[in-house]
Amino acid sequence: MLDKHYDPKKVEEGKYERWVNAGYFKAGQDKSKPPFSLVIPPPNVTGKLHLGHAMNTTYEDIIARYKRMKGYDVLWLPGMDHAGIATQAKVEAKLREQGISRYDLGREGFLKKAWEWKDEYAASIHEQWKKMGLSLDYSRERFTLDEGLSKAVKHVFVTLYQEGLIYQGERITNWDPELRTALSNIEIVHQDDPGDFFYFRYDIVDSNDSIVVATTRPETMFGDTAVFVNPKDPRYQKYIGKQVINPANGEKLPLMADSYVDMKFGTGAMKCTPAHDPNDFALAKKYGFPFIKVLDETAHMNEKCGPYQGMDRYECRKALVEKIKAEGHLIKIEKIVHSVGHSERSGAVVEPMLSKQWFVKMKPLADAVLAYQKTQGKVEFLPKRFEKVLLRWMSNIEDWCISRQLWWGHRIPAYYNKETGEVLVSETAPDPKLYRQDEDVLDTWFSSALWPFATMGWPDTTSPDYQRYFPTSVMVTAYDIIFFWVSRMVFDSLHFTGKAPFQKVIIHGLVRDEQGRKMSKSLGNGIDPLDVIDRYGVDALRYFITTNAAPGMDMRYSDAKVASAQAYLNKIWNACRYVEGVLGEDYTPRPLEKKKLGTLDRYLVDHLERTIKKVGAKMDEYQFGQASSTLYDFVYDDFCSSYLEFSKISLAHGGEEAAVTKDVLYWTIKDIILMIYPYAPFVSEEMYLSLPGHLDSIMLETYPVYERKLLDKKASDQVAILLAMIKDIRNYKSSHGIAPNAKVKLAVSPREPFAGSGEYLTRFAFASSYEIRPEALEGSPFLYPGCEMVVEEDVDPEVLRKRLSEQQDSLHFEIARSEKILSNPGFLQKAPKAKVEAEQTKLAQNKAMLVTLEEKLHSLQK
RNA sequence: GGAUGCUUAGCUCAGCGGGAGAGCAUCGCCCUUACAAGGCGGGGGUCACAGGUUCGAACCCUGUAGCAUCCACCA
Repeated sequence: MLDKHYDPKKVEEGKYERWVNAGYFKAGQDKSKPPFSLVIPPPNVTGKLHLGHAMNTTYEDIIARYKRMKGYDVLWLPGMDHAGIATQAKVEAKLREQGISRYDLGREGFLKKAWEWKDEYAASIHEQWKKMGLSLDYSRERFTLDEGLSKAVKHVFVTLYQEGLIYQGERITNWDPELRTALSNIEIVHQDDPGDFFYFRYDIVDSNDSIVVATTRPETMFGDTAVFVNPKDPRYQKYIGKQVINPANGEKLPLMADSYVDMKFGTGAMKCTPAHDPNDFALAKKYGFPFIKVLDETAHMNEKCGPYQGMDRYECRKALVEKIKAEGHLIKIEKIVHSVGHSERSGAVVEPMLSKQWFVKMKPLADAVLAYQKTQGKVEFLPKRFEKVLLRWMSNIEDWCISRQLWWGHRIPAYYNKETGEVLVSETAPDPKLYRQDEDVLDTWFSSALWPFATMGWPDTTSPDYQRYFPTSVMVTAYDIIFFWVSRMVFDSLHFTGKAPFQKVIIHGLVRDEQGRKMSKSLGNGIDPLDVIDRYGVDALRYFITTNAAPGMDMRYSDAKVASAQAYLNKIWNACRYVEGVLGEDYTPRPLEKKKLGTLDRYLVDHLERTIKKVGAKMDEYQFGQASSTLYDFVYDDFCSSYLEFSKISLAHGGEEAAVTKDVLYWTIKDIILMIYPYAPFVSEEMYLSLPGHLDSIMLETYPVYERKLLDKKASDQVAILLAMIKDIRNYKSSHGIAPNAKVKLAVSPREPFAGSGEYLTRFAFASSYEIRPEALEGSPFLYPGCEMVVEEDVDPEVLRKRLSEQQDSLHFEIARSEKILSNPGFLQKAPKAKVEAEQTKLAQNKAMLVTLEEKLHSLQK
């Protein structure tokens, strides 16, 4: 027997362990079932899981649990990401607190610390997965740095190298001077920062003239090789080909012309620093200038900078500007706000810098994706619009810098001959006496990109899991990770397996705080899922977080809505408790037979079937919000507020009528529990196990099946009239200041909505008397299609007349509306037949009601 | 500069071609034995604005405004 109150803590206790021990989450136990697979987006081992993870994994769990009930052999594969740069930044920060740097520990020692960190956070992530109730197959858990993934990473690297799609090159890359590594474009966060725009005067050699050049980064002037103007610029044409003096170091620079220069920007004259700016780099290549690096890997000035050597870039900037000012070459300093790139992980201002890195040549890989997305089998995005995000990125792609000067990650399988320096790229390490391995590791996303197939045993394509579960069925992820991850999985998978890694990508939004702000550490507005679970239970959190936003839309966290989710679950809980009490110990479920059902049963079953159909359809479309609200309406309106209340009467009748009522109650509550189950597995399991004839777990049940033959529109229409009558009486009492439970005399004419409805009306409207009369009635009337109901009380004729005349107005309005629509030839011709008929029926009913109403008004006026 | 999304009840949001919905808030009445974490009944909306398509538009198209996000550029 269920407890009187739904206590989430009590309900959740012990269930997860039981599920895991019973092996319910394990895939491949019945291979006669069709496979359905998905892999978890591996969380970073950098910290605790937040509400975003809770949302993402709950969607996945709903899908996994739903598909299992629909008869699939579901594999939901868990795992975590080593998150190279993110984790290394965290571990370094922790060491820094102890006054240690990674260089003090050395590579080996540092990696030991990193693995300790990983173990600690992996344990905490496991604990959270358990709390969330995720039905993951732990027997297949993977880690991006494990042996299998490492093998796959090497294989991919070597293959791409051999195919000429990986190369080493000296390029301008984004350099994080704090973590001392190169970054890829998408690891840079641009933000608008205030800054200074310095205008300097450059004297022209052998002339008294000068030109003014503006820059935001004076410290890079030691690396300048030229000044550029636009060839069409009338201000400077006469100086083109001359030389100017660099005010930073007095060196002569050529004054060149190139149409790249924007005449309207700054002074129209631009300094060129080939080693510290990607555009200048391109210009330098074009004109054959040297590349002079002036910064070291920690963004301190190097030996090229004379007296400024050893200074930090900002100290140098300040000192240099002072010097130039003192020498009279500073024209002005303009305050500007400009977009500055910061490292996503360290927050440091990124320095564009020339360095030798490994790159993936993206064009061929991206083109393959673009071509694939034009085929039938393309990866389908839900919602559709997110496909454009992928396509746009793929069409404007630049080569991917994959080497990182870090230690935590997959070490690049490139080896240098100690004597010749020649590069050897190989999956197996050559003799260490002859070769030394490249010091760098790969970008984390290089391994994450292989996740859907490498976790299934690839590159061994004969692996049973790869054969059975790859390609995966769906991928669920937030929109902010489409570039980083989704796109890379797609191109690697297409290239290496010849297949897309998943059929569908289900994109969801982000969870924001109650004010709509992004949750962040600096704002301190993050909400810990464990706190929410503690207060409302995990089922309420799961329900809230997956049903309160349309697909792909952000949502705000709201305590009130989690509480409301809990109240809903409590509602079902109590309905279940009622049914359980009604059924008693010795009830044995019987299948529903339509011919045995009464009108009320037919109405409820009709609505139940329609609900099953719609909820199932929405679940199949991954429209979890719509599925849940369809069920919600049925639970409240049809089941709890109507049928459950009516059942109190039919049960009292006893006999076969009561027995049928029990059957209907049983099947309905069971189907409700089964439909809410993917959202709220813990409380569903508890309720399910309290029902007669249950299996060992709700996890063994099948999803409710829509049965068309149980539909009954006639019964639904009849009961709708009864419901309207009850509501009208309640409203009548409320608006006339009559106590709800005060008795009134009721009569209907010429017949009831359906045989036996009077008893229900009497009870729920608190009637003191109830009669069916064939003749027209005196008193305060309510009109329905095919019948009327009267309250036979002494009512002020004025009040009555007013109410009748309001009703008359509304009928007139309705009739006019119907007539207008039906007199439109276009409507009759083009609208669906059912619509036209429904409108005609409505018009006829309203007209009949109006006739009755006007007779009443007339007799009242006499 | 380019792209995408949003604008619906006091607040937070669903709905996205056939008569405006939910939660919370609000007002009134009820401790009626499943549920007071509740029940019953109400009030509250020219669905941003302007055009267009359609028999019919909150919903489709075009434009405008405001807000948000992403990408690119910024010497």
